[in-house]
Amino acid sequence: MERTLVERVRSFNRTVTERVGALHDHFLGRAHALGEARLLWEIGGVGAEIREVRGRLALDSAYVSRLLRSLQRQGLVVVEASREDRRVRRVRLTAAGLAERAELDQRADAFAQALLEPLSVRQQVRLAAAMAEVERLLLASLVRIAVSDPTSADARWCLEQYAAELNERFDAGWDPARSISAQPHELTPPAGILLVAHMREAPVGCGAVKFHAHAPAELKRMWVAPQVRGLGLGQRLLAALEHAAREAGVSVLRLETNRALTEAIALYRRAGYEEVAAFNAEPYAHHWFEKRL
Amino acid sequence: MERTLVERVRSFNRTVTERVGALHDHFLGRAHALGEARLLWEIGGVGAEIREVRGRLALDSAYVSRLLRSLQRQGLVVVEASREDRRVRRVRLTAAGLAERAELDQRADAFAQALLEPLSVRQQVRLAAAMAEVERLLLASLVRIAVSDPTSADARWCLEQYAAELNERFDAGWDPARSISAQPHELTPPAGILLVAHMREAPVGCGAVKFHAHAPAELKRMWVAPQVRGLGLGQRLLAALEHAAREAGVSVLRLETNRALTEAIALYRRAGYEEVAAFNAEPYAHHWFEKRL
DNA sequence: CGCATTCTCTGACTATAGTCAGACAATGCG
DNA sequence: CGCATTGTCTGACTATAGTCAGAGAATGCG
Repeated sequence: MERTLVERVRSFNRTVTERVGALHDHFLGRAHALGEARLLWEIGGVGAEIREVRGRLALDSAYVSRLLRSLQRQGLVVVEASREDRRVRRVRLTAAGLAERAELDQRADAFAQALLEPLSVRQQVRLAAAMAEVERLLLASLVRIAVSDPTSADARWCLEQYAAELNERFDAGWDPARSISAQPHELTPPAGILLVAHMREAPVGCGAVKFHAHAPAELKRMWVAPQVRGLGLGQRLLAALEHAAREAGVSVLRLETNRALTEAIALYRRAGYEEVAAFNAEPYAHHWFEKRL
Repeated sequence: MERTLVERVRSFNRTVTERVGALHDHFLGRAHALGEARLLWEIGGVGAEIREVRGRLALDSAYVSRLLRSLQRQGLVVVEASREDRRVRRVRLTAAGLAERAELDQRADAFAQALLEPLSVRQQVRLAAAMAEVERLLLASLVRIAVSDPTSADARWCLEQYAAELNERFDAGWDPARSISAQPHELTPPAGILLVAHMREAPVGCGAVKFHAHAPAELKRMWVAPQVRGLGLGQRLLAALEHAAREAGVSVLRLETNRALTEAIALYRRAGYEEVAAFNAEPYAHHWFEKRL
């Protein structure tokens, strides 16, 4: 219990300060400069390539190089050329470096603990719950949805994840060849549209619409990455797709889905989709829905 | 609605970052260095004494002096000697300074807005509610309770506030001379004990116990400042007083209270106090409570 | 009146957190 | 092989955010 409350607070601090723009791990400093402490942290227990660490922290190469030299002088890290590519250098923590990192970790724990300590247990629980809610919603507000080319790397990745998930969740697996098609050209304007959601550069969801000249448009390829479920992204994607469809002159949207996809079905119902009789022969479908825009 | 959501987010940011230790108003910067922006902000619309601003921001006198010189060169502030004491200098914003401050204000609003914008209205409302809860509890965790000398300035201030509030809330006012006494010597160990709660140096509540050799100890002078009500401070004070009483060997605590003090009565009941027959002749009391520790 | 104190300011200094240009070595590719 | 590219490093520089010592003016107090 105690443990998870502390974790909550720390996790919350990370998120909030990222959103708020500060690096504030100020309390981690004092032993090392903040820059060194952040680097020490980011290197991690198993070591990492310098370029990778630099990318994650978005720091200048010269600056990182100097920070590493300083950490090296203090005996906290070793830097060595990578096996595969001798231009690339890897950095890892020495025993002293690991100890230092554990110390930072402990100070952050103590900080979180000091924050909780004056509160009653009930208050601590409520604080943790509210922090979780704030964190969740701040993360949700980091997600951006944009029209995407279905052949782009991120779009393909999402569509692959979608396929893999259907294949796992459907009783009989999922073979796209047997299912109604949603080829790249069908999801590219003016034939259709594909939206991809990103969180901090990483693709985390998608959804598409296929337009038809004399029939309702079809909703396709709705997928939300597991790590962002519960953030309301499905609803946002759906709303964005409906908006795009309306812009394209669509008046009725419809879709079919498999009984295994219970969250999706609940999402469609919540969004005002009504179950209708089968309007196609999709072999994997158990439910057909329709909504007038 | 929109307005209060933005305010919520901003208010939350202020609190969180203070707790987390960062000055992060980083997004306020870019036009001026962060230091200058903070100063501009702290001076406020009506001007202030330099020493006051310096105290609030906890900055070095030399540093503030230089920052002010810089703001002065930019035509944003004027510094002039105070009327009453010509050693003291006052600073106030010029028209340009006020405009600059409004600009910062607007940027902070835009920042908060950008954070809310991707969310659905329901999510925005939930975010604001969770932020408020977090803020409330973080504030609560800033409050520290300590044993205090009843003659100290902070203790006297709390006791005066207590008296003023009773005088206002009781139907017939409150005259301490007619009420059971709680003189400084009665609230000083070993005769009794006074706890004062502080939030960021400022006194925000108090509570006392009078010990009696052959009778139950008496709870006295429970008061919580209006601006920190709803933070559970009453419960914490009560718990701390009970703890102190138990340490002093007290086995039964009792108290009397006026029917106007409904929150206090609810607090005592929640904390396990049971209403008993009048055990003294306090003229202002309507209810008598007792708890076995 | 004179001495201590208060408030502000200047000068001199430091650490942190960078940025930018370019050198150098390893690698990839035609 | 030669040339472009990639990854890292060094040198030179900058802005920010301070700190510390001490000077000087105004004030308070005995």
